[in-house]
Amino acid sequence: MNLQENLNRKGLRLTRPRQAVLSVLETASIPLSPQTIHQRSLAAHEEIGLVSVYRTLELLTDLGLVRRVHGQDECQGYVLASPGHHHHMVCRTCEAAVEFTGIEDLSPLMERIHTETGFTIDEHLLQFYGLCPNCQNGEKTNG
Amino acid sequence: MNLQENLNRKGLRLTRPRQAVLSVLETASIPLSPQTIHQRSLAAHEEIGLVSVYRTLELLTDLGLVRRVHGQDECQGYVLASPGHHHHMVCRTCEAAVEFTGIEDLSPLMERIHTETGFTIDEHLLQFYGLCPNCQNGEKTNG
DNA sequence: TCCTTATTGAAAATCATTTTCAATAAGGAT
DNA sequence: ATCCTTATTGAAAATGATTTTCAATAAGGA
Repeated sequence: MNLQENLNRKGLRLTRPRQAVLSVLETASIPLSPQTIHQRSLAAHEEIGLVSVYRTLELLTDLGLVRRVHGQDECQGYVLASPGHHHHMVCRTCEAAVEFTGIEDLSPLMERIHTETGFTIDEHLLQFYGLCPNCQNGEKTNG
Repeated sequence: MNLQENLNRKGLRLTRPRQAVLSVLETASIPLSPQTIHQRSLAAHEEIGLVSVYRTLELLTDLGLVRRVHGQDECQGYVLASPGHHHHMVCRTCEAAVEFTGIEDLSPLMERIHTETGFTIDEHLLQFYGLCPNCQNGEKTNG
């Protein structure tokens, strides 16, 4: 089932502004703010209001097509979400973000926390920060 | 070395507003927003401007005494940071947050990510969401 | 092609955060 | 205990992000 059908079944419509936001996200390798998405849409000659970017991001997030990620300090970046993959590795220097798959390795930790705290666990937020292969080389000559 | 000395050595001062913010955070079991901290300070008859709450949180964060945490959706909660403990387990229902210790269990996952992506990893953000023991019982009668 | 209504964009409203700046108070020195 | 320097404060203004409002538009089923 493609996106068009997916939306239509819910009484929603696939519009140019929505396609524009998706299109921008598809070509991005780092989490983008609503402002940045807006600017890139305009740069691509896709007329769209900033308001619609916000609304579209909310919609796409609800549909699970887009995921919100947090910087170490600020918030509010959006990336395309590959279904089932919920975690990001973010480069401190160039902000490149890659999703990585599989959380099976977290199970022992979750077990332990459950035992120690009595909390049940059904969601988590996990992001790693470091240097991507490019920036590992370039760092010294970064200026 | 206590906080007073710690600040004075840096030419900083331990003021009532700063004590007020710390005091509020010390009695909190969930991450608090600047607004909430402000309200609770006033409620405790500690006059303080919202502006000073923001400034104090920034200072305390820089000093490593306070840690910023992110909700699943919104951002911007602050909790007292026990040195070396960087992770939180947050209750979906009552928002109770407990820190948990030790990340040694994450090593295999970090190894794998490093191998798969080539990124070096030197920081991470990890939070779990679920139900605290209390809310596991009360959930059905929550209304 | 028509019709219903989901969606849009501009402007206004709202809300969080930062900056400015004169007044205050912390704490070392006397 | 008092003085003096200057870090800190709070109110107001400035800034910036996000949400709401609402009339106009356009998607897509009939």
